[in-house]
Parts: sequence; structure tokens; C-alpha cells
Amino acid sequence: MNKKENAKVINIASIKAACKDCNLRELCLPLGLGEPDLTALDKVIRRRRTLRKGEQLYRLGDPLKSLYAVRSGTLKTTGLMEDGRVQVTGFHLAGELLGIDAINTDQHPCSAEALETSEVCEIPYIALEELAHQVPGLQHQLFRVMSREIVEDERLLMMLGRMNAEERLASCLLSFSRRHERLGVNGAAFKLSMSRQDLGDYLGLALETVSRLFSRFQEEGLIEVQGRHVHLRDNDRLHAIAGGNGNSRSHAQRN
Amino acid sequence: MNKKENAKVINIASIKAACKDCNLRELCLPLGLGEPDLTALDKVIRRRRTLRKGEQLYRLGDPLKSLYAVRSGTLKTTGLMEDGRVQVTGFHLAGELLGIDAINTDQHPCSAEALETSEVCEIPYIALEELAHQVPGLQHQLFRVMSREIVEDERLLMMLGRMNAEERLASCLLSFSRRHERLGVNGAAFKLSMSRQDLGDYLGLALETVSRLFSRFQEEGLIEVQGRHVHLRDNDRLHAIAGGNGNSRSHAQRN
DNA sequence: AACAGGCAATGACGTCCATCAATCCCATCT
DNA sequence: AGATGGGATTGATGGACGTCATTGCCTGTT
Repeated sequence: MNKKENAKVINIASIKAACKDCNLRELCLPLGLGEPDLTALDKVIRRRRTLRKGEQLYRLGDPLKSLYAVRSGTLKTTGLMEDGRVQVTGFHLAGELLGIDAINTDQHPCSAEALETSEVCEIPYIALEELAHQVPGLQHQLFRVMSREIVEDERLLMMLGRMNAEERLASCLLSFSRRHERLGVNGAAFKLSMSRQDLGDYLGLALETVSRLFSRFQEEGLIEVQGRHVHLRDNDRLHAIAGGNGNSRSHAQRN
Repeated sequence: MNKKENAKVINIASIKAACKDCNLRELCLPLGLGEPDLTALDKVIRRRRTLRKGEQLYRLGDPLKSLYAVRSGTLKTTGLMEDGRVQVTGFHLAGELLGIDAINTDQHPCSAEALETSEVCEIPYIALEELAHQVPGLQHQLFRVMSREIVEDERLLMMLGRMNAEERLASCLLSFSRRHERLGVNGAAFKLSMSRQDLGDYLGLALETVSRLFSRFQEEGLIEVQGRHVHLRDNDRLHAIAGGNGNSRSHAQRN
């Protein structure tokens, strides 16, 4: 398709779209809000911003100005060690909120980068907090979203601390599948927007290990892989592996 | 000192103590609140609860009723895999808030257990949310505290995903040190309230590895250990190790 | 077409840490 | 004091995964 025209169409659409006619309404901050509150929220949301692949939304150390809701595309957030080691702390799909970890110190403790062309809604934080004060439903939803972020991080903690490589990848693939379904897309077949390196940095593995695992999963009939295209073939077995009932020896020896 | 009398004194003190004369005022939810708001918060906080070592504050799957502020002692929160593997998601000292990960689904996704005799303030969640709506300062502080929890989890993610064993322990010890200082206690020497197993479950290591590391750190003059008593002897080198500049070969090979 | 360059797949090898197992220490109770 | 039991230490061994290196694939550019 023609790129220039396509870009123009997206722009026009994005300028007009407001929370109240956004298809992500039920997955994002507006959840549970009524008509008048939605209008108020729309007034607070400053603008849509489009990021190209590789572009950064904010950088580690940047002062907190806004939170961002992902409207389309995917972003990753990455923490950095002094010596350059990277930990991806999350992949963020449409409907998810970015930047809440900056509220604590008014500084972003990690960077956010688009993995593909992505759109985000910018929500100035001061205004959001102010509005949350006036709209209890919004306050409630904000608490929930922040809590969800914590739960998500805890799931990842479990993966990194207590799962082996194959359990981590199985778990990760199933998570992607679930989230795609939540967005109304087919959860069994999807395209990964991140590189093997990114996946490794997320799962605490070397990219080679991730690559080998993809191959092995394919050999074992769990999935089909073709570069970044993944097709889940045996959800039951994937679940068994992710839950710790893979064919490898059990780790549980606590009486 | 006489244990019985001491216990009695603490009890009497704790019954009377309210947020407005709590010495943790500046570390906990009341931060930034004025006199009248503090009184309102005190009305919401239902009661003090004392937990003995090993007692559980809530269990995985319990419905969310209250959040808890640690007043004294230490608790751990643990996630559980189906096959019994444990991940400690945090150690919680005085002034820290527990249970916010339950807001998302109104169910606790992990269990909380006292590592020593501990006191917590119970804060019914519904009432807290209601009050936060009326008191902007409280709402603000709640957002901050939740955000801090996320940052804390992200730090741990970095540890589990990208640090080796010695870096994890050094980092962990320094974190304890910092938090003790925040409480006005000497940060260089403290008593661990958790077992080696707990530390291992937190750091994603086997308890034997933790034990060996303690011994090695001692040999190298970084710390002194005597069971659960730890004395930090060389903060600079500990920092160097925790930051990834230990004597082990550098991990950074990203150009 | 041919080329370049980034990403992915695969192999060989080494190492860090888990596992298994045997003491050892220490606090508590009788 | 002696007994008891949970925690901690220490050693030996093996395996999972990181590291290094090569080759292959795919996309976009000239």
C-alpha cells in the first residue's frame, strides 16, 4: 500500500478520536466512567503522538510530565545498569498505561521505546491527578491500573526468580496470547514486535537461548515459528510447561 | 531488659498511638497531610494488629478488605507456583504499605507473613479510597506509594534478570542498609529477620548459594556475619559489586 | 541483480549456580 | 546438662544456560 497516503489517513483519524469513541474505552482509563466524566477526561488528554519504530517516548531520568496510554502498536520499557546491561521491564500493548513508575520521584526510572509504529495518548499528570480528585470513578480506575502493573511485575518476578528458560518463554507466549485476545485479535497466531534480544532482555536470558527455545518448541510441536510470526499449536502443553509441569524434572521438593 | 514489662509498654503505646503522633508519620501514608486530614485518616484506620513470627496477615486468594501499614517488625510477601516453588516478592519494613497488589482484582495475589513479631495498622480499603477522594493530599500520597512499589519491583526485576549471585546479595544488603537508615537506625549493622531460605527465595538463588556468598563476603572483608547479624564493613566495594563493577568479569559487551 | 547490514539460527565450549548430602551450630525446652 | 530440631555451613558433582563464533536469512538500497 501507499505509505504516504496511509500515514495521512492515520493522522486524521487520530486527531479526531476521543476517549468516548475510542474502541479501547473498556480496557483503558475510561473504564467505568459515564458520559460527562469521559468528556472531562478528553479535555485533559492533550494530544495523540505517533512514534516510529525505535523512537523513545521518554528516557531514564526525564522529569515526569505526562502518563501515556498506548493506543496502537507496542512499546518496551527498559531499565539500565551502569555498565550497560539492560532489563526490559515490560512490553506494553494497546490499552495499557505507561509512566506510572515515575510518580514516586517525579522522574522516569526507565526508558520507553516504540517497537513498531505506535500511537500514544499523552495525559499530563498534574491534570490527571486533579481530575481524579473530582471524579471518583477515575481515581478508582487509576488505583486499579497501578495495582495491575504491580501484579504484572510480580508475575515477571516469579518468572525471573523461579522459572527455567523454557517455562519463561512458554509463560511469555501465553501472556502475549491472552493480551492479544483481550484486544479482540486472534490470540493463537500473532507477530512479535520485538527482537530475540528484547525477549532475552525481558526474560533474563541470552538471545541465543531464546532462539534455541523457539526452535525446540517448534520441533516439539508446541508452536510454529517463522521469524517473528508465531502460531501457538498446543496451548495445553504450553500451559503445563508454564505452570511448572513440563517434561523436565520437577523443581518442587518442599515437603 | 525485662521482656514482659517491655511487651506491656509496647502494647499500651500502640493502642494509644495514632497517625498524628506516630513516629513513622513522615514515611507512611500521612506524609504531607495537615492536622485535620490526619484526624480523618485516624478515624479510618480500624485497629492495630500484632502478628507473631510466622503468622500470616493474608493469604493468596483472600478477598481484599484492607491495606496494611507496617508499624514495626518485618513481613515478607510471597508468590506461589502451582508446584510449590516460592518467590518472595518483597520484605516490608516499618512505614511500608502492604496489599496494594490486591486492588486490581479485589483478591490478594500473594501471601504476607510476619518474619518476627510485627505490628500493622489495618486500613479498610473502601474507606481509604473514599477518604482519598476527599483529601487530595492523601490521594497524592497513595499514588506515590503505589508508584514506589512499582519502582521497587523493577529494581528487583533488574536483580533477578541481569545480575549474578554476588551482585544480587550485595545489592540486597545495601537496600536493607538504606531502609534501616531511613528508619533512623544504624544502617551499617543490623539483624536479618529472614532465613537464608527466604533470602534465596527473594534473590532467586538456592539457600546454599546465599550462605556461601555470606561466607565469601566475610572472607573478602566486605562484611562480618554471625548468623543473622550482619555488619557492613566496606560500603564502597559493596556498591561497586552491586553496580556491576565487582571483580568478576564485566558483563557489558554492548557497544 | 547485487550488495549491505541487521537479525536469527546453530554449534562448541566453559562456568555459574542448583542439587544432593553430610555435618555443624545454636536456641529452646526439659 | 543433655536433648532436640531447625537453620546454617561446607563440599562434591552435574547441568542449564551464557559466551563466543560461524553461517544463514531477510529486507531494503543502489
